[in-house]
Amino acid sequence: MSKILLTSALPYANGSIHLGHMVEHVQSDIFARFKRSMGADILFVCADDTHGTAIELRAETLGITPEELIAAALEEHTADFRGFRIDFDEYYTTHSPENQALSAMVYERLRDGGHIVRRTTQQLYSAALGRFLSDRMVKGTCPKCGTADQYGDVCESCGSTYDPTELIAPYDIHTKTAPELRETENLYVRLTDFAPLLREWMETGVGQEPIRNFVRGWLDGGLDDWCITRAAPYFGFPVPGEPDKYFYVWLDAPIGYIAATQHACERRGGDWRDFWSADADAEIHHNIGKDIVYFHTLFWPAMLHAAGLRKPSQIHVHGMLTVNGRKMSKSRGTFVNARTYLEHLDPDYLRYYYAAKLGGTAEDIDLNTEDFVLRVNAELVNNVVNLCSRVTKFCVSRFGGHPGDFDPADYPLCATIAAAMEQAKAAYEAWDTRSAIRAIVEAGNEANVFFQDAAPWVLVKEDEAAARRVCAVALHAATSLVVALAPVTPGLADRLAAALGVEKLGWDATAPGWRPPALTAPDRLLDRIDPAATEAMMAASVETPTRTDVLDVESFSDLIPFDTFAAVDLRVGVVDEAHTVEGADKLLRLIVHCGKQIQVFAGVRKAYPDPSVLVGRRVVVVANLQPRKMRFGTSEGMLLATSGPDDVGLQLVHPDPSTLGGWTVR
RNA sequence: GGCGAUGUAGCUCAGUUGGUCAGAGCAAGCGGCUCAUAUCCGCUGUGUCCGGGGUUCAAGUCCCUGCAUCGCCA
Repeated sequence: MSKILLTSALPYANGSIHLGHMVEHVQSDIFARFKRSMGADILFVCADDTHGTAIELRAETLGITPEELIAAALEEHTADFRGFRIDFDEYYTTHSPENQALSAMVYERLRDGGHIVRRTTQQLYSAALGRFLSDRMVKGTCPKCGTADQYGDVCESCGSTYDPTELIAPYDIHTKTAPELRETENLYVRLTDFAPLLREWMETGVGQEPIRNFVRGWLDGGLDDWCITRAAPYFGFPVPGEPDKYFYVWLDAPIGYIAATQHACERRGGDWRDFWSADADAEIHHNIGKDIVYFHTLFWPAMLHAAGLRKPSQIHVHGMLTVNGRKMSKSRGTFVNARTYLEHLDPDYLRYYYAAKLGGTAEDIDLNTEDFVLRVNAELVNNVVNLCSRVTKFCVSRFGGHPGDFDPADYPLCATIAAAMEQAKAAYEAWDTRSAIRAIVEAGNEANVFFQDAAPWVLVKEDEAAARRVCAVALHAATSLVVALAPVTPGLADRLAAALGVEKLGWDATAPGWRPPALTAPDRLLDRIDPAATEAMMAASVETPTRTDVLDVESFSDLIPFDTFAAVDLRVGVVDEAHTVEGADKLLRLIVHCGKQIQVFAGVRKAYPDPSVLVGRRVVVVANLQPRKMRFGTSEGMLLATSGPDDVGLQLVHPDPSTLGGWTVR
């Protein structure tokens, strides 16, 4: 049997692992676990992607070195993946000696093969930063439509793309100073050299059909040269023989797949060339998101070919994750970090939900939090887990853990289970976990019907032997279902394995003749999801702006003398009542006690759709304002409230609850 | 703007090469069981298959077009 190498895309070290990343890693892990369960020799590797300007600048802001930043990220990422039970054989880093040596080798072979060209261009240079500016480090006015404050690559307003040097009145986003045009020399890979080769490789069936269409489009449209260097300063690997030049992060990142393989092989014994050399007898599978297809279907195989290495066997492309139907968003609380999830929920839930949705296509999938709870509870817990629970407990309590023997030919359910096992295997093989889950859940349904109809709790009174046989069949079914689910829900599988008295559940346990060595009644195999837990998780994901997020204000109001300020009598008020106002969609009517009870109208309804939440809270009242008659009544004061541009973040100012109504505010 | 994807019951989705294809699960209502994690089983509705054209004896299923949503644009 040939070896298999499986990779997940390398997460960037400049951020935390979130539920979007987990789609891919869960998908890869399911495939790896499935292949291992079938006895395949599979090596599953990944690594942190650690280079580039973004990491360098962020480290600088934090006052640490890039090395310290990526070390912290590596620790955090590996802990998160462990929490989700992603079982990598190797999780490495692109900032490694192996990767540096391999990157140099790939480059030198590209160069010696005559695929590198040298070119001098004009680029924007920030004297203040002492560096050239990448597309995203510069903003200016769009040359096509005149919209201000657009990035250097694309205008968000009119959608046109351009070179950063075309921007009108450009400025660098860090220092807000105007950059200058400066000549710079960079190295480019002439991709057109590889076009026929790429076409041929792709037509061997790489990627799903729609993905191949995509790539054909790129190939037909002609390939531009690819710039592989960046000028110093840059956090990355220096280019051999080229002072002040560094490899662009996208050159050494995929080579990180090889470096991770090498590191794994050195630790476990073996040779990375058994996977990567041109004549290697191995399969290489990359799992990636559709946002990085370009790099993996054009640059990467071209680099490999030029380096005298083999090309990937297969690229699996998955879609993006949306949460509740929309792109993940920090302010909406739908940008959920892996760590936050793990603090509230069992990883098997999300693994199951993703598996139930992924069909091996590049379609986006949606994490609908309501559907998530309903579906996991109904299909996984009520159906499969409860079946395991009822059957094992019945076997233990009535038959001392020893149900009888049976002839599978007597029970149609056995054929159903066997068929479901085969369907699940075929589906896992094709990365169609959705079909695997469907087959398993349908079989679970039939197993429940069988157990219900056979009713061993009644049968046992008249024919104990028959009841034992029924239970043995049901136990065989329950065990088989969990074996088939094991790549998806390893935690559940481990807990059932413990109840059956085995170390690990494998496909051998799906044979009708298999009996558990030591059956005991399991405790909770997997609890139903409490909807409150998902709500708490989402609430914990709403980003609170940090102190460093500040707004630049160009001009303040005119200066006032101290006396003008002192004339304002500010008091702490306690909200006694809060009501919406009929006919005014912006106003709330509040009864506030600030030493005396007054009525105030405040235009903050937008921020408090349910004003009753305000009752009992402290507010700041302008207590000596002349009463003002409004259409809805008299307002006897004003409340202080904060807001950004366009009423973003509108909310009342709330003093600490330890303050008393009537206290002064100065 | 260019390229691409998706659009089937309230929700999540199945529907192979055009011919009982209008389906499943969940949710809702009613009934039953009690071994089981208030779980399980049975019964009961629902749909301009996004709109509009076309090809065909026959179209969710093929072609054209429009709309909506989403992704990518190195």
